[in-house]
Amino acid sequence: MADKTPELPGNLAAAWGLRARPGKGPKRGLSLDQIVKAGLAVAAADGLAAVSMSRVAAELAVGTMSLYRYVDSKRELLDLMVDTAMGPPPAADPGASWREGMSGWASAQLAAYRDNLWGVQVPISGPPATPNALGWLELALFYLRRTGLDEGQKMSVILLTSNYVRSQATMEAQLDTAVRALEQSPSDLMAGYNKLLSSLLDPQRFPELAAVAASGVLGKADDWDDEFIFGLQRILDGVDVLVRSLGGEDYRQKPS
Amino acid sequence: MADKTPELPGNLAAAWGLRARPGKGPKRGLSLDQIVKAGLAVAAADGLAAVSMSRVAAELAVGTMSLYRYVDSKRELLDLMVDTAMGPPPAADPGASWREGMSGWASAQLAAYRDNLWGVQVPISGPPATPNALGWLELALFYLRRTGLDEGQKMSVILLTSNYVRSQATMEAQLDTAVRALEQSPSDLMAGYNKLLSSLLDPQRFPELAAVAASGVLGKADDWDDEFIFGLQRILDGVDVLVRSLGGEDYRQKPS
DNA sequence: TAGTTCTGCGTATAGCATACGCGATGAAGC
DNA sequence: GCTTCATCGCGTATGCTATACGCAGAACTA
Repeated sequence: MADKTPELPGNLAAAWGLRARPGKGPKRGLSLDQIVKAGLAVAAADGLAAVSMSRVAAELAVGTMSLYRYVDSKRELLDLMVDTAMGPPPAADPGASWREGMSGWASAQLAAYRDNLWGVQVPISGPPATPNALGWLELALFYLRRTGLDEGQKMSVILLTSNYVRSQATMEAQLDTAVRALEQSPSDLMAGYNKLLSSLLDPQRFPELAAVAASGVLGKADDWDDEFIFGLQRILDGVDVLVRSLGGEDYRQKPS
Repeated sequence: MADKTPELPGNLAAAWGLRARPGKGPKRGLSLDQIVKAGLAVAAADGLAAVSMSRVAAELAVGTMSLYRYVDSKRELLDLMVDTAMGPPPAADPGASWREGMSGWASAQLAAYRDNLWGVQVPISGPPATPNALGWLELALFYLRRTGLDEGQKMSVILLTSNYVRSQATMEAQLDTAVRALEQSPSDLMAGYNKLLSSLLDPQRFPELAAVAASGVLGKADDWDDEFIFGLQRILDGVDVLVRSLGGEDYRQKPS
């Protein structure tokens, strides 16, 4: 941690505990940590849409405007909430192959998202810079350390993987939201989608899609884990092709 | 197009031109098409945040509440705008290998996103069901028709690829937004990010990341096309592993 | 012609984020 | 200990947003 910190955006200063502490004035009745936790409780109970400043304040039995003594904006609060929700990464497994490591990494990150599905609805503020986000990044780099990929390639692989995990979580969140809103089961929803497609589709214009719809595959609610693993394996297979072509030092990965 | 259409959600009924037309009453002063186009003009000029019902109405010199005669909600208008913005897919190339086809498909979709970067900020409403979205899906299925993948696998590959394209577009949109907001060039922004990381990072806690930061790779604004192609190649390589393992009929794809 | 449906849109409502500023609190400085 | 200063909590105000409601008029149907 460098001694001289350039002027940080408010969200990062807060996330890293680098906000200047007041020298005088009345004692604070709240802490940033309390506010973030209250926000998390609201999101967990009623979803992201319920997280308003007034709602969070009500959760703490304080006035809405008090919160602005601790966070610059609601945007900042959301950033802090997301970083807290994702938590620190799991411990590194030094004996894992790059593939095992990245596979476990992706699964762990998906698990964190699943515990906080509201989180994927928070627009991303910028490149990873908060403590936990950097922790996850560090872990992924650890697993890629012996692949022979250069720094830029490693970052790109991590970006690809983490975007994949996030998109998976987003789809899960969306189905979850629809399930709650419409009070239908996932399979009922997908069956409805299949039926709707079948009715909309002109087989002359959409022959391939009509065949897919007729196959019934769209009408089933996929097991999310199967879906996730399928896509992840494709990605890891593709990265494997590159790693092998580079003659990376890590030869212990298993073929798909 | 089936004769008996089950009751459709409003956005789909509108998108497919299946809204019941009024039999009597005064002549309409607007059309849905006009409203969508006005929304697109606002988004293109000032970004998604500027697209309010009152702003779209002002663009058309009508009262805000008139719009609700044509769309059920702002959400519906956004769905229509996105489908219109993405437009129909390019023409199918019957002579292309699955890989060439999917590669071109992904690039074309990214190009459409790039023309309408605001679009990635619109939360997805559900599985693809609007006319153009189904058109793109149909094209991707066409390219995968001889891979030996089953219907479910084909859908999963398309999902993986389209989510990848969307995440790429999202990152580009975010950088674009930051560039405009902060009035800095992409390289200045990334240099600032690298500097910020360097100052935040404790090399004991984040050794791998510190090395990446020291390498300078983070401080450069990547060429987005290079970034996109890198990730796409990984995905296509991975899918290729699967296609080869299935002994698909399409053997004309080129190795990476 | 009468009845019905639809149009455009003004008014109202509820909700939201946050600027501003007041009175009180408590630390720093002398 | 007293004074000054910075900060606290939060009431009030502002501006923006989406959309419900209902009126007067237009246009179609029987």
